[in-house]
Amino acid sequence: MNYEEFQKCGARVTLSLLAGKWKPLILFYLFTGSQRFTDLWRIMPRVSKKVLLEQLKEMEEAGLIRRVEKNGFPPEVFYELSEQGRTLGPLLKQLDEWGDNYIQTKE
Amino acid sequence: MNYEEFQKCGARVTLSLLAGKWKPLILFYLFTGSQRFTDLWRIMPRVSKKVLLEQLKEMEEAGLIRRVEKNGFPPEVFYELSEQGRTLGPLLKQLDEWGDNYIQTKE
DNA sequence: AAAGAAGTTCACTTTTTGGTCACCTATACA
DNA sequence: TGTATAGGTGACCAAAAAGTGAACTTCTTT
Repeated sequence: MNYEEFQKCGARVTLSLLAGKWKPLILFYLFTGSQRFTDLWRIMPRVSKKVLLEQLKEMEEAGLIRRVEKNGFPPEVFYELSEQGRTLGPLLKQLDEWGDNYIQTKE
Repeated sequence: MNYEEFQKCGARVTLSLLAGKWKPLILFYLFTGSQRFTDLWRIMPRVSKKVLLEQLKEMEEAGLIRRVEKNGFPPEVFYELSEQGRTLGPLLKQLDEWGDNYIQTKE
């Protein structure tokens, strides 16, 4: 495998999709169900609306999540996992388990 | 899960260990066997020795790889997977497969 | 002595990412 | 009329990550 091949390799692509500072956390929340923008923001007090929005937009463009407008009043926007995003479930689980195991062997 | 819990969660930890720009590639090479520093560098022409060294050092501190000196002449340094590092195998495989699948559905 | 190899370090710059803060839009309701 | 609410933008700044290029060390060969 050379550099070019590596850039296109699956592992590289997957990691780049998950690489944002808040993306894994957002995904975890979305796995518990569709979330209103403001609620997501309230759960993550250290993230500004702008940054949260950036992460959401990138994941939406990547096809991992969907943006759903409900135009009542006040207008609400929900974010939810796409089918594609939902397939990340087992992967996130394995990442989580490996990490937990790693933490334990380090103690 | 709140912010603090998230920082310690397994998935977060795992992703941070794999987050370096060249780390996954290095790991892939090391899975094919122990590698001399200079050889690793030759395979990755776009990485400066300094950056490669940084990535290796970080992975060594994380316990994923081991640095082995052979002091003949010229002195050689080999890098190889630790037992801990070797357990990343299935995870990398799954990251890779998910990514390949993702790429296909995007085309 | 001089040159060269392998691994490493240092000083410095560029790029990317994340961050704050103020402001905009549309609408409901007091 | 004015204010609140939900979602979103733009200007600007700070920190982190990655990159460059030179130089150092140790020992061997010429």
